[in-house]
Amino acid sequence: MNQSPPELEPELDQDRVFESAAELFSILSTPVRLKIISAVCQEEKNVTELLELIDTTQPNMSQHLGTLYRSGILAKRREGTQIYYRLQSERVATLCRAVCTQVAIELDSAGEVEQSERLLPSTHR
Amino acid sequence: MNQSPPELEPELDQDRVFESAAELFSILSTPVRLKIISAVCQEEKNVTELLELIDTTQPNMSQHLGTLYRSGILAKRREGTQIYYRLQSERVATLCRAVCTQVAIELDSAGEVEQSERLLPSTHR
DNA sequence: GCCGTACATTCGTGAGCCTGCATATACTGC
DNA sequence: GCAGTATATGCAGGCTCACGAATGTACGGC
Repeated sequence: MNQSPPELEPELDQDRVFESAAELFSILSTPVRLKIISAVCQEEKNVTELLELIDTTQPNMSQHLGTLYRSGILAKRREGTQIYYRLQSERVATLCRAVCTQVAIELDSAGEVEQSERLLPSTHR
Repeated sequence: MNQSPPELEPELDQDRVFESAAELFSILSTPVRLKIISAVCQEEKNVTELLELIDTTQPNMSQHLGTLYRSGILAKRREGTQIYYRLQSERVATLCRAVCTQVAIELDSAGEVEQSERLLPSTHR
């Protein structure tokens, strides 16, 4: 009967958290994937629509979508021959929005902060 | 006299923002670097102190510190033979704290959220 | 059942990066 | 100046990963 509380080996926990966080950062470390997230953060889109928005090849797009799907960031839904991707949770969009806001501020020292809202608009409804 | 407003070429701007953001994410995509940030987010530390906290070789540590320094995340200060590293701004620590909080929640479904505060404590003063 | 469209998978290549080892530089004290 | 400590840099091996090209699979229409 192992009735030990959930907090054992804090050092190992720490390692696991940093590892998972690094993995998440790694997934977000590609401009194409950030663009995909930006594209679907308002409404779901199928692959063809994404290909019209983002300049890459179809197999490459499919690969990035697979990466984002397997990592749990995107969800997908089939409708006939088309597959629609959407955000699994607002979490990642919020994160990217925050980072892009900061980055935009630093790139564009003049301010123009609302830019990030254009890049990763919130789901307003 | 170029009095054009700062918002020209929105598409190019968008690409630049996503590229810079991806670069930042890439820098944070290594557990060792996250640990370094976690270690210095309260108070500056020299390389020897960091080596006692993080399990890696000295050249490897030096390289990661160089990466973080060149990217503008860390600042350094020489004191005799020792070099002290500290966070250049709270920005990145806030970001990492937010992500690690989420990750900790997901890893440890039982809750135990204050963990992230242990990993990346705020600069309380 | 065949064809066309939509999307996924496989394979090979090349670049970037983490790592370990060896070495070099910078500073202090004597 | 020399020795010793603290930190940085150069190099080669190995690994991961993004990208391109070709191919494979799934669905709908006729």
